[in-house]
Amino acid sequence: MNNPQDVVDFVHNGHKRYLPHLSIDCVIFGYHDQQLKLLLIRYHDQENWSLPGGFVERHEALTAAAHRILYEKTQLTNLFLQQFYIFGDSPTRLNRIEIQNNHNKVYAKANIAIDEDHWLAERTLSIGYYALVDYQEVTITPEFLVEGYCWVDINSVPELQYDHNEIIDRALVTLRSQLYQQSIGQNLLPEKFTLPEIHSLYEAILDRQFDRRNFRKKLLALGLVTQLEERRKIGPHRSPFLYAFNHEIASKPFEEGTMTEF
Amino acid sequence: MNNPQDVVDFVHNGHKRYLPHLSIDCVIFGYHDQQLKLLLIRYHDQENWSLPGGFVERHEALTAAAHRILYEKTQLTNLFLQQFYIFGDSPTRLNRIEIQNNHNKVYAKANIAIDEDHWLAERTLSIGYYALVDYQEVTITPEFLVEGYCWVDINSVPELQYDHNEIIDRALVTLRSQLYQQSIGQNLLPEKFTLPEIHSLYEAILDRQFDRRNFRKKLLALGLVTQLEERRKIGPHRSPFLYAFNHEIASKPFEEGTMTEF
DNA sequence: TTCTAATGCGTTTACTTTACACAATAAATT
DNA sequence: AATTTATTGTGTAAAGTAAACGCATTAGAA
Repeated sequence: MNNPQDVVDFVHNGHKRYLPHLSIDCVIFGYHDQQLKLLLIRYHDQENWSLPGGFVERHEALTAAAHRILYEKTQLTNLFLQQFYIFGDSPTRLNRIEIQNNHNKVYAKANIAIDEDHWLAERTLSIGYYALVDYQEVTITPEFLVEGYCWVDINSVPELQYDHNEIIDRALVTLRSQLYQQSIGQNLLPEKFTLPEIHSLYEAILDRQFDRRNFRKKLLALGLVTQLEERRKIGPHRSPFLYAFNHEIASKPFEEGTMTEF
Repeated sequence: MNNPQDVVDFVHNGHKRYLPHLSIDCVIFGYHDQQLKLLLIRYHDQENWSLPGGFVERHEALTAAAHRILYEKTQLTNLFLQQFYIFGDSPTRLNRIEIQNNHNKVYAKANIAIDEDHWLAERTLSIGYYALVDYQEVTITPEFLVEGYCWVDINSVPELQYDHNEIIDRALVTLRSQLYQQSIGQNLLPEKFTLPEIHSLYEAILDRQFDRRNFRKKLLALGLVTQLEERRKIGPHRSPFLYAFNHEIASKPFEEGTMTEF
């Protein structure tokens, strides 16, 4: 929605194209400079930032919708993208007056008033998806109603619209818990990467330090990565070996938690 | 919906009361005789069994809706009930003809025809919740359109309607992975229970055997249960101590998986 | 050649999990 | 009253896993 006409069409006809009462909110984690960041957007005339989101088309598979929305926001495809929860309890989601108010401020930019029984003003449940992307590869397409985009550090997320802070908290917990079961790093690292590279990535995501040597043993023991023959030239120091994710093992289906005998 | 009039009202006016395109499906695990079972229902003139489900009222919190639906089906309150996924990918959910067909068979019992653009015939996403109940305490209220109920063993679930088998698979994986983080046994065991009782429960849920002595150590180490002073008389054998769940620890929020250094 | 800052790889120690043995006990049987 | 049987209570040794740590290797710069 890059121009006023698109917005007008969306507001007037969106209910025919999309499932009402349901949105997808994306928690897009970005990795850059050994830091974990988060993509936020701010709509026209809104004080608080929001998570990027979108709607599900009436005959579109849910996962496909999530990928489409992510593509529309970042221009990236084939990402690691995972559903983690559906949010439908927060009182902010049931406060019709606040929701209508916010929408009216946003859509005023396109000279549209959203009345009380407009489809956009109705109660919405939100399906949370999280993705991991390379900060630098994201191409933001300027949308008409979006005033600004920003990447914030995961440790200093401001107060967001509606229940979006809760959504982020839950996304982060899920991401961290899945880090050793799925090949989550895939979109953040080149096909071949060095041990120090994946080491820094994991430290950024989990926000703690790990012993370099034990870390290598762990990844190899889990079968998450394989050491290659090649090395990479990194300047004035010893050339590190390259590693690659093990697809067979890495993409195995969701697992029971790490329970041992029990 | 115990009589034809209720059904007629639901079909004609349900779209005003409930959110369309969205249902809640409940995977109700029952424990009895040291076996883990599952509650299924069969609607009128349907070949396959289904999961019990329902709709979310327009201004009802999602969790509240799940509890209400579970109460309507089982007459039980205050259960351990947990959302685990939202299903919106299965091709069966997008096959309008099959859905309309099935609905027409079901609602024929109330002499209602569901036409192509009826709200019930539209595409529906389903939010999966799972619950654990004591088999014996469940009171099934006979519903007009429901031909039968049954408890099936978790290891012999028949082919179900739509994607309900997939929903069960995922519920079971989630239940098992959360068994040591949340006080899941609470609804299945009396307030005070013996070690052999909770031991059998866990074996049934995880479908494997555990060493009695290590099991006790594990539960105590996790702080999930506390040993009481009292014992229970169990007939011709040594009286076992009673245990109780530790609420403070047990009801802590969702957790990162069991990651150690990493 | 030496120095520096990084990687590669191994060993020891601590902790957690698993395997296993034997004592205690409630009631029925002799 | 002693014995038997089936069950529960608790400790301890062995195995496996994770954490701490030491030292050699190496690429380029001084």
